[in-house]
Amino acid sequence: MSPRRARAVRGRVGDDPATALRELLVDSAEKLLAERQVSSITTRDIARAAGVSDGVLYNYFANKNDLLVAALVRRYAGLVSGFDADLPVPGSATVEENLVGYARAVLDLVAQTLPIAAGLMTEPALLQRFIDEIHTQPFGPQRLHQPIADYLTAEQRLGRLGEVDVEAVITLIMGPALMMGFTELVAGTPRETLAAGLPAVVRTLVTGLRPAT
Amino acid sequence: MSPRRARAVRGRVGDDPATALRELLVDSAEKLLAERQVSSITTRDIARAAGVSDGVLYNYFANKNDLLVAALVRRYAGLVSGFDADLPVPGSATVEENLVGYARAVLDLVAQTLPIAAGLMTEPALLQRFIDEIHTQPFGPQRLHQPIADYLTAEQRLGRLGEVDVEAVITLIMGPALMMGFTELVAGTPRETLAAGLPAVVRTLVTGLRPAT
Amino acid sequence: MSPRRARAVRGRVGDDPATALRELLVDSAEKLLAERQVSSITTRDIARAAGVSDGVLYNYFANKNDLLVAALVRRYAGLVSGFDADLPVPGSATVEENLVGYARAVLDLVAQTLPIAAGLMTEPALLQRFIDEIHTQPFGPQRLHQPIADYLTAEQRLGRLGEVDVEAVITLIMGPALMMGFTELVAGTPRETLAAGLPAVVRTLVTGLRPAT
Amino acid sequence: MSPRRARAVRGRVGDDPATALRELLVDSAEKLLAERQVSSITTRDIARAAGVSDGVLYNYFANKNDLLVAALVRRYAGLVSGFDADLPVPGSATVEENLVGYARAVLDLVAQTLPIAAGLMTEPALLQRFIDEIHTQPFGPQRLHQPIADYLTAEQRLGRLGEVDVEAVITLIMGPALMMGFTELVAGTPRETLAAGLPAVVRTLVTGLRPAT
DNA sequence: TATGAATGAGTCTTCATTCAT
DNA sequence: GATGAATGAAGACTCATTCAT
Repeated sequence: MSPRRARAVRGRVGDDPATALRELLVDSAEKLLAERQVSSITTRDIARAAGVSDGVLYNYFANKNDLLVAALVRRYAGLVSGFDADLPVPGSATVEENLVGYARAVLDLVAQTLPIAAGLMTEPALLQRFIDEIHTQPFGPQRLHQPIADYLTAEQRLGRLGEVDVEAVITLIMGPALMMGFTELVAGTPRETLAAGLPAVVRTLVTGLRPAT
Repeated sequence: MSPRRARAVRGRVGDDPATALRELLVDSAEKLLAERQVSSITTRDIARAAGVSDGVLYNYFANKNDLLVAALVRRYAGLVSGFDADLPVPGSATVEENLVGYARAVLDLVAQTLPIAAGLMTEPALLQRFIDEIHTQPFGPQRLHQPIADYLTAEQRLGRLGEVDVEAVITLIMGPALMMGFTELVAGTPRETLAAGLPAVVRTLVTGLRPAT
Repeated sequence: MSPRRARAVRGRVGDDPATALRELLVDSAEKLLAERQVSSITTRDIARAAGVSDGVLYNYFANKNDLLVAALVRRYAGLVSGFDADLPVPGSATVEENLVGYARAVLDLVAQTLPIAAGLMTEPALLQRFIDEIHTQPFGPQRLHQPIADYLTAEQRLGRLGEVDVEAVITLIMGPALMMGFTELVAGTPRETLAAGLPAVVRTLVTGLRPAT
Repeated sequence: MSPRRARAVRGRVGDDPATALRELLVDSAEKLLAERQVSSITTRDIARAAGVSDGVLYNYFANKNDLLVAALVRRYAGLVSGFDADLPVPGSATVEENLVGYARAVLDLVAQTLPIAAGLMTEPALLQRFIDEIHTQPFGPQRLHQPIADYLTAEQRLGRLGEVDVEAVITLIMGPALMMGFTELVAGTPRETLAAGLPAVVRTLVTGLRPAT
């Protein structure tokens, strides 16, 4: 006879029952992560949200942090996945418009991602674990660079972009977006207000700073 | 006639004794802030670090957060003060070199400032108090924008810079620097490695993205 | 499957284990209430008296006051329950003797009840909670009035009592008893000494104050 | 040269300066006593109210309790002093009206006195000290009995009152008043509502309980 | 294996009392 | 004597972790 399954996963079929509960816990933690600061989430909160008893956690994770890292990674992966949904297509619209589109996508991602990052920076123990995990899976920063790099290279090939340093351009697009995301979180400035500044930023970038000759 | 002084400040001379201990507490808190995350600092830690008893804190501050905000503001102000130490002079060197210099200054500041910001984002109560305090004193974000804005305007007047949108340029300089600071903290990349990328970024910005005609 | 039981209730059988500890806590608090003033009872005292750890309290009550109110109500209810044990029967003995009996019962009750009341008056928060609770359950003041009112009405029907204002008589019986209970607590006069005065009081009440015509 | 006088009493003349400060502290404590529960009054509150430094207290009293007892006694004495201000005069009005007047005076006194008593009962240490003090000075319970006793005796002499047990009548007047004062404090019933019941009580007392023959 | 109550170290805060000045 | 800051012992409450069932 197999051991009893937790109420919360009873009825589910197909999965390895042991795994099912583990996943359930990560799911719950991830959901809570979307709502509040890491530091405010208690083990009891997670258990309650999962409809599971307080102790199970320790059957699947060595401690709270381990569960949190798993949930953090999952959440980060989810957010990143949404990133390349509607990225501009090379050759379409204008380069400027497309770059604004990229910047905006980065801004949206950053706004959702930064609170996690902040929570992580707050708990060095968690942060390291998280980084290691992220680099193991294909979700490192490269994950975000690639689509933009691809786009830029394509536009270069199309002759719509100069022979620029692609990596530098990525920094010049993501940097401002990151800064705006940061401003939203810290100063509370509405995202739309911030995003309204993107076209001018991109135009300046496209034009360059040299005086007209 | 005067009450006795805390052991910790006995021997010090010159200061207003009443202020001495208050300062000592803020100093201690600030020192701890430089070492660890806000959230991990207890009232006892601060008292111990200051070499005073647990209760003193409440003779000078309404509660822990008040002391923390004071220390946070002090630390932030200190860091910001260092910012305009060696800012480039308009007309000197090349514009590109100077912009790299600015970016580097921002990167240095950000690398020290971000941990504080992260800790604050984790504690909304503190964050708000901090923002209010910062805006009261002349240390808001404008404090950082101004020197760069002044520099850019001056260069424009000198004809070494095009008729660009100054605010946009600031974002294009600070954004990448912020991103690098963030990368240092999160990914652990050494600052010099990151800073080595700045010249290419600035050059790209100066040149613009348009294809050569 | 069931979680472990607290050492303190291990071995007990029959009770719902979940309830057992809750009751144990209320019991302990009630016991302490019988010995000391509410205000002097700490959560640790209660835990120690119950032989459990400091934190359990918060598994069963939202806070200290909630537990205290539960204990207070229990204690009060217990004292009141003893009140109508040997109340005089209408028609038996003489009206005077019976009224002395009632007064004595009130005195006994008051002597035990007053310390609680005093403790409550000192803590307005508790008092309100207590009153609300008492009025919810059938233990309000009416609980004490009713038996006396019933007795008086019955005696009136039997013709052994004039057409008096029943409520006024109750006040004239309970008031002196309350005063004596108060005197016992404040001045330390032994209860018997005080009770010895009751017959004269009741006789005076029965007789009235009018000069003989 | 005499030592410096506390700021708060500087300027006062005539009194022994040492005594002046002592009195000032008692005054302040008494004032606070009129506003809040004993248990909520801190030494700092008293010092602040007196406009004096925290430590002085210990120059005149062994500890907080000693000061509190002094203030408690003073307050009690003050309240009692007001008691015989407008007591009915024998022979005037009707006996019933006069007894209602007495009861009402007792009710008023009790309503102000009980909170003190409650606070006292809550702190046995204080209570004993208070009692001892009260009995030393001429403010014991006898202080309240006497005027009523005198009145009753006078009315007896005037033939407006039967040959009743004076002590019993006092109990029958003060008891109900005490009970009403108690009800006001515990149940929050407005004093006027309660006092409205006094005439019926007194009438019943005057009439007696015997059935009409 | 799941349960969920028990544990107890650790947190912030208050306040009577002391004591150098 | 007066000052008022320093002291430090409590107190209520939280929560990660354990463990009997």
